[in-house]
Amino acid sequence: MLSRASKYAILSTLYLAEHASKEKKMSVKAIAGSINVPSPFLAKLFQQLVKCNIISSTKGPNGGFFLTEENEKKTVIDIIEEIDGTNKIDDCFLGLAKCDGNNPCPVHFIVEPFKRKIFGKFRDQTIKEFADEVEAQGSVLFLSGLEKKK
Amino acid sequence: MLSRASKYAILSTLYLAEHASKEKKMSVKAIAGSINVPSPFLAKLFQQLVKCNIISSTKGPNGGFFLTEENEKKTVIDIIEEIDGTNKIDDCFLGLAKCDGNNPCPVHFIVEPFKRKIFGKFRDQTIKEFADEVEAQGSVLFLSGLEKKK
DNA sequence: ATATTAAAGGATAAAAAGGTCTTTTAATAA
DNA sequence: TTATTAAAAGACCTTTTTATCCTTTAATAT
Ligand code: FES
Ligand code: FES
Repeated sequence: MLSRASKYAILSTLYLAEHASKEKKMSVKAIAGSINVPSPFLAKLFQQLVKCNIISSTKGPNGGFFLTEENEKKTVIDIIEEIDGTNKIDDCFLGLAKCDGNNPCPVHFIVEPFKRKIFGKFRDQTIKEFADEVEAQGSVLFLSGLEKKK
Repeated sequence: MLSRASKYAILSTLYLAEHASKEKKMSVKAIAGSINVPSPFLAKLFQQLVKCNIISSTKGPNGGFFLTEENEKKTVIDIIEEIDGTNKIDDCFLGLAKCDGNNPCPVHFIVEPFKRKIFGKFRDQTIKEFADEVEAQGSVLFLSGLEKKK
């Protein structure tokens, strides 16, 4: 449904929202380490996210990545569409050309409500709002999935 | 979530359940044409499905693929696990090492109920039951997704 | 028996996804 | 102004997934 690339991008953008700021920028390596993602791969993703204004960066000493107020208004859907080129959340679960109540696949009426819910969340919440919620509910952003948030 | 291969396998097995029988076997080409899938690729998938007793075949004139009563008792999960090697439905939507209520990713509580529902359906309904339901509700099995069932 | 038909088997090929490395550019601290 | 730092850019490499082709085997209709 989502490529690994877009999953990395989502998690690390949320991580930036939580842990970085204009005053405390973070390097790819630091984030890659925290999220447990191959850093050269993440570096490529970050280049793309900077270019399309989802995250920001500066070079040099104390340089790194962070989010501006403008960045914080982007959405998870923006990330997915940028990285995956298209938004595969909308695709039919069984691969039909289009997901459509008039030509439903055998699981359409189970899948469709879920898609509405998650798509709505990804579209209507800004990164900032999403990150705040993540922090409030203590959700995990580490790919290893084993660490505990304190 | 599901590979294209397992989607093809699911759709064509359901198609076999609806349209083929011991008396009226169907060739790969016929099915590939109906479902709109590359036929050499489907042929390979069918070899695998035959080997693990999810579908049946005979060679020669009037040969082809069909389901025995035993085949009809298999489940969609059996297909997925055979073709994809593993069942990725259980995976975390954002890629965490495991999907777990104790270490939930930011969308876990939206995703988890859906996974339970679809996994339950795929595990508890036999192919035969599934296919009957598909027929009753007039669900579509054509990948092109445009044809109308009459 | 023989020709014909359709699946099985096995070897490749093409495309996409995932990941790495090296050089260049820009910011800044000394 | 120079050395250092960290991102940008671009060229590769690897693995996995998807797809094709060709030869062999087995069933059957004649
Ligand atoms: S048609 Fe398959 S999920 Fe909607
Ligand atoms: S932890 Fe991510 S979907 Fe359950």
